[in-house]
Amino acid sequence: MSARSDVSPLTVNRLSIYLRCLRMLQEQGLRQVSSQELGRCFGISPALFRKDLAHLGEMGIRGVGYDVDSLAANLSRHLGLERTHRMVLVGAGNLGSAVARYFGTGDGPFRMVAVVDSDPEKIGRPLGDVTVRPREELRQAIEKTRATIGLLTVPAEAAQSTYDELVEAGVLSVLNFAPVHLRRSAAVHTRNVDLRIHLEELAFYLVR
Amino acid sequence: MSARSDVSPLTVNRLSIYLRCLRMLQEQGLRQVSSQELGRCFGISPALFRKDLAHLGEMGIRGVGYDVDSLAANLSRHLGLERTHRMVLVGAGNLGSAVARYFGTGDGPFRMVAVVDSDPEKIGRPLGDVTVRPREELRQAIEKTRATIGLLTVPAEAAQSTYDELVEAGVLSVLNFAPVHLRRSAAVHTRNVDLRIHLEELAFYLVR
DNA sequence: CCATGTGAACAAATTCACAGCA
DNA sequence: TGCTGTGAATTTGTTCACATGG
Repeated sequence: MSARSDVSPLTVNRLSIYLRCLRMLQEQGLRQVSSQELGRCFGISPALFRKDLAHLGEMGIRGVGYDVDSLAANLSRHLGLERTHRMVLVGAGNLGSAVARYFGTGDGPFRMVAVVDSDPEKIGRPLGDVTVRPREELRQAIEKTRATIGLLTVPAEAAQSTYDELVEAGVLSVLNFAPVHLRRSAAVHTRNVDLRIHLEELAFYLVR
Repeated sequence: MSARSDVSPLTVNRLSIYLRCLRMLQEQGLRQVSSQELGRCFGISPALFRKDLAHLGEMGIRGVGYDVDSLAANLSRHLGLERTHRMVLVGAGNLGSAVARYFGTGDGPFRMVAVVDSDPEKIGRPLGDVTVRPREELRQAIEKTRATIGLLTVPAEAAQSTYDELVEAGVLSVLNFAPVHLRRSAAVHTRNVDLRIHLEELAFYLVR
């Protein structure tokens, strides 16, 4: 077991996938599972699965495998899904609205606590659990709700300045949906979700 | 210059990013650029940039740098963005609708040619450039439009069977938005866009 | 000269293979 | 015995450093 910051992003990404797989197995009523079986089912190498888990301490029983329930609980705890994460969304356009509605009812570990938009038309509209507020109130909304995650669904041109403002206002991570390469703050974990890049990757393999 | 299939996915992903950066530079009226400058601007190592480009052949001028326009054109060609890619979308819910509208007017290289949904309520509604058709017509829609890319925006439960059907019907790549780990066909390039996994990654680093 | 293109050095990630424990 | 946990080997990806050529 080592410090969080030296667990590689690739590993963290897989931990999240493992948890999802385990939940499927839980639903099927399975109680024990070996790295072998998990690997077979989900196309993951058994050794890699064990290595990844090693970052979180010893989780299995030698000669037997893993207890599905307790492993899922452990992963969930290590991924920080026990606590509630408050999110603020900037930009209630097509994509922004879809994302906000995706978190519709606030029961999961990720809760949308504020949505802001610069379009006066949109202000006051209900979206998921909240009401769209004016863009100018972003900072104050973050301070008031103590949101830790920012979701960036603004047009490309506005992405960098909005990102900077989110960072300034004290958000700890940002999920950026705008199709731009952000100049990122070192202190803030940032992930990009970029439709066009994914499509262009696919297109690459379609040539010829 | 080597075969497409042995260009690593990481490289392809970056090629797509490079193209975006080059387009920004084009808009700024820049005609020449060195790997050094590009690296400085976009946080990419100059050597890596050159290595990545090497997969596509010699693109630069020694002692000078790269011609922004011709490099952009070359990248665009190699990424397969000269041709039009026909996409079919399955599942016109919140996210599906947002994605369909994102490709609203069909002028880019990616064109939405069909949308199907199983909800009778939604059938017949206009969405972007097309009209929502019944889910049963998926196969025939793919055959008729000769769509090569499938976008999967159905609920998790339906994802695997829909994926299989897309593959069966002859789609060559799939972009999966459903929060499941698909059992993938070897012949079909598949990418996942998974909001929850991204959020869980961010959450991991928020623990403590 | 100067920046590309590239083989050689290095680093990271994954797989192998086996010791150690239930 | 059987599967985990892990060091060692391998593969993959990145950076270095320099020869090459405009």
